[in-house]
Amino acid sequence: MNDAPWMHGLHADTGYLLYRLGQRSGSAFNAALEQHGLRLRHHAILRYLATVDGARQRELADRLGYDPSAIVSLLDDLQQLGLAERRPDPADRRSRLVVLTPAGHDLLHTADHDSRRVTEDLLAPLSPTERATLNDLLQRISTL
Amino acid sequence: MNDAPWMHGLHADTGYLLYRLGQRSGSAFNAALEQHGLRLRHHAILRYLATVDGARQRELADRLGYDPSAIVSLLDDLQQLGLAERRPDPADRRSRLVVLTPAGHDLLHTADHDSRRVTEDLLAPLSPTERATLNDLLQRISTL
DNA sequence: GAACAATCATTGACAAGAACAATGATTGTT
DNA sequence: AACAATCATTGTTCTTGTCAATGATTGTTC
Repeated sequence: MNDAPWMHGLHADTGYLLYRLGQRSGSAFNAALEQHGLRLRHHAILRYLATVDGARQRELADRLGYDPSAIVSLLDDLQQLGLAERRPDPADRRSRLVVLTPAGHDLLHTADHDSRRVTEDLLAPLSPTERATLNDLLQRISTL
Repeated sequence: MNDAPWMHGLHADTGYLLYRLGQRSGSAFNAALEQHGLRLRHHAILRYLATVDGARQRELADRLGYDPSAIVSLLDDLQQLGLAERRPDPADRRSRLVVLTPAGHDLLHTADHDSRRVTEDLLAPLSPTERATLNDLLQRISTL
């Protein structure tokens, strides 16, 4: 999705700005991840798996806000790329524990780097102090 | 404060926050506009038409960043709701001038009001000063 | 001015994704 | 033991965006 030059002048509503910038941010991330055969949702899963190793798919769906069926196909992709594995859950035979492979860790590292560069570009017009302020404000309204 | 480990790293990345908040913001707007039978894109068109009366569809597509074919169906909706009209362009018989009807102006006003309420909810955790700061920062990175 | 390319709105086809219900296997509960 | 609930998965439907093709008109070039 391309960016629109209408933002000058009257359309100053913050919510709308957020929406529009979110679009731009998302497509920029997707473009950056494309070279690895991933999209934003894959990356979100990788990132989550990197923090808690061994997550059930239901947990992924809940925490990331995706439909369980979406998790399935995303994991299929990650597994085919050798970035994640589904292991049997010793505690519950109907669920599976998803873990990152070493390759998954590696890719996550480089993908994180790429993502940070995307953010750099996005925030280019802002000074370091302003970036910190923006990050703080956004985090406050993100209500996790 | 002992955050969860996944709060650090990319979850705190500003670009990613923008993306997530954009998602939330967009769906909130769509929910608010649903009662009028509109979505965000319709609203964007109405808003643009309110500033320049008499816009060719191609102009809409370019300025808003939508595909021309998308404009067609969006305008069909607006026209069926009696909010906009397609008039012949005296200067070019293959293009059409799209204008807002009085009903379109009215609905835009109330829809704007609803949108502002959505934004209020979104920015609830912030003080008025902080909201102004956020709006300023967002606007700075939205103007390319 | 005639021939050709370009532009406008529109339509139709198409793939991609999200949302939702249904299923088989397993576990929890009464 | 019987029944409900949960997990991953599949399948289906519906929406969306994207793209190519079309008819009408305009611009351009020789």
